[in-house]
Amino acid sequence: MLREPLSPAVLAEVVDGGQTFRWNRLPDGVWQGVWAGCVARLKPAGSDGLLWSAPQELAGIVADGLPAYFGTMLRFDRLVDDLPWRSDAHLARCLKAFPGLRLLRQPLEETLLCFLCSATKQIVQIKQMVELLAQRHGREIVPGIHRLPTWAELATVSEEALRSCQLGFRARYVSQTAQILAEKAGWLDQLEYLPYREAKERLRELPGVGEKVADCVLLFGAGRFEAFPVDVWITKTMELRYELDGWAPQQIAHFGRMHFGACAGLAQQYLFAWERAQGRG
DNA sequence: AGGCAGGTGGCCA
DNA sequence: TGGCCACCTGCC
Repeated sequence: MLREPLSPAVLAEVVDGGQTFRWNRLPDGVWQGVWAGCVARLKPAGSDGLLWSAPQELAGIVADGLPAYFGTMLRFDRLVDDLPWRSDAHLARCLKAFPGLRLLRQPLEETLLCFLCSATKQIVQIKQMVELLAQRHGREIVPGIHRLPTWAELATVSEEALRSCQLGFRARYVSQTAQILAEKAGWLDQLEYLPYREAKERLRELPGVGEKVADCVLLFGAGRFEAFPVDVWITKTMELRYELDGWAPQQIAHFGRMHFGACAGLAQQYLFAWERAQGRG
C-alpha cells in the first residue's frame, strides 16, 4: 500500500505515538485500528511494504478509506526533503532514525473529540477514555467494535455520562462543544476551506480548545502541516535541542513554524519520535 | 500510597 | 501580556 516499507518501530510511532488513540497492538506485530466506520489491521511486511486486512463486510470501505487515512496521495518523501535538515543536524538525525514516518489524515470530528480529551493525560489514558466513549456512545461497526460517537450523538449525552467515561473536567468541554456544534450545521466542515490562521481562530471559539488542541486538530484532522502544536514535551525538546530556554509556548510555536517551514508539524512528529526513543515522553 | 499528568480558562497585577 | 491556580481522577 505504501511506496516505502515501514519498519515495525516506525509503524508503532505512526499509530501509537500521540497522533491517534484508537490503535492497539495485537500479537505478531499486527496493529488494529478504528476510524470513522472503518476497522483495519496492519502488519509491516519487510520490503513488501505494509499489509492490511479488514472484516469482510468492511473490505470495500476500508480499501477506499485506508489510503486517504494514511495520506498515500501525499509524497512524504518530498515533504521531508523540503524540511531544513541540511542546516539542522538534530533534525537530520531524527529523519534518518524514522524513515517513512508520516502524518495521518484523520476524520476532523474524531480528532477534535480525542484532543478535547487529551488535556494533562498520557496516551494510555486518552486511549481508555475514547475507548469508553466509543463502546458506550458510538455505533457498533462489527460485533464488539464501535466507532467514536459523532458530535450529533454526543449532543444527546449528559455531561455526567461523559464524566463516567473517565473524562473528568474534560466532560464539560465535550458537552458544551457538542451543544455548540449541534446549533451550527456544517461549522466544522467549513474549517477545511479557511486559511490556517482563521481556521485556528474559529476552532478556539470552542470550550476546551486552546492553542495546542487547535493545532493538533488542524495538523492531524485537517492536513494543515504548518501547524506546530506546543505541549510540555515539545517545549522540553526545543529547550534541549534548540536552546530555547525560557521561551513561552507561543514563541516556541512561532519559532517552529519559521524554522521548519510549511511542514513544521511533520518535523514536530520526528522530534517527538526521537525523544520517545530516548526514553522520554 | 499519593503525586502527577502530552491544557485550558479565569482571575489578578 | 504574564503568571498562577483550579479543574477530575486513574495510572505509575
